[in-house]
Amino acid sequence: MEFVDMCGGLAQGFGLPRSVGEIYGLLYLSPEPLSAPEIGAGLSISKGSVSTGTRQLLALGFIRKVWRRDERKDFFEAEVELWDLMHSAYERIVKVRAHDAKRRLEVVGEILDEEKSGYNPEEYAVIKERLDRLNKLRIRAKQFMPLIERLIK
Amino acid sequence: MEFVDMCGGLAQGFGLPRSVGEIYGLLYLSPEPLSAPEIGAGLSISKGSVSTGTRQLLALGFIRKVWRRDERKDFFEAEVELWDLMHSAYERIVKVRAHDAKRRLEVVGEILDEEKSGYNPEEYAVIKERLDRLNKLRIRAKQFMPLIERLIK
DNA sequence: CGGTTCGTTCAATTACAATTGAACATACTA
DNA sequence: TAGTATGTTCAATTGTAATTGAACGAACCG
Repeated sequence: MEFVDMCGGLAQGFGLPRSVGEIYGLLYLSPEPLSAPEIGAGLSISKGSVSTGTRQLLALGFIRKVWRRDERKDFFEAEVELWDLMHSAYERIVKVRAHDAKRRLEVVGEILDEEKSGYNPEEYAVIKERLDRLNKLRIRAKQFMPLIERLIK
Repeated sequence: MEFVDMCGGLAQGFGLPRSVGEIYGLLYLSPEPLSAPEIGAGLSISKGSVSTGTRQLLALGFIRKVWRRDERKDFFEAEVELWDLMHSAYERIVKVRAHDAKRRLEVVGEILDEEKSGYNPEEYAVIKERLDRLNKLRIRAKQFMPLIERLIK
């Protein structure tokens, strides 16, 4: 199905396995929750892939487990409030990345100072300036984050 | 080098080969432009990788070719105005993606209507509603684009 | 109890993308 | 002109991540 394929491509864009996106796409357009075997049959993928794929989607909050009385199987349905999902994804991914970037730049700066004696003064100055430039960029990006957050909410 | 490694990781985050990020990182901190053989030696990668990597970076505008008189070799230097680069990358990537998303959703809608007779009315209504929901999300995201653009400029 | 279905795990396989390196083309040099 | 250095291309290799499927445990059923 066209839509499922589109979701697969989207997932890849975010660094997730294609099959994960496909599972979400199938569930998103399904009027009823689907069981794991149904998902496997619908997408022609193995039990194992369904199991790992649904686990990832559950962890990300993109799907939910649904229990039906008198049914032993697990059923899954898509979380359709994508806006909320994107918001929480923003929190997790962007904020964490920003923090990591800060720390790594600090580490690089420290290493540079340790090795300062290995460079001649002009070289050192250039490298220092470039690192400063990156930090300015980082701070500038950081300043927009609260603005964007307010827009998103 | 720590910094080069960091750039490699960043590149991977954007779906580019690690080596491409590493080349940029090396050039970014280099006080002088570097030749292709120097890049290869500095990163321990092959001529071929340097060639394809620099080609990609040139196409993206992240590096520039520099010619030195009396030198036959190509030299490369990093574009250090990263903010501008990010701005143009935004234009190319985000806008194109937004347009693609619009078109693909339209295609899915058309296919659904063609196959309308294959679904019972409730099913059809649910699927239609889900697609509408996605379109609303898309439009909502689109509305923020001009705002973000203004912030970036 | 066996037998069946379902879900998970994990080692083996497969598929894909990055990387290499050999072959080639170009330009300079003696 | 032959010889050397440089850059590109592309088929083959390598490395990495996704996928499979067999083995297992758990829950149900006759």
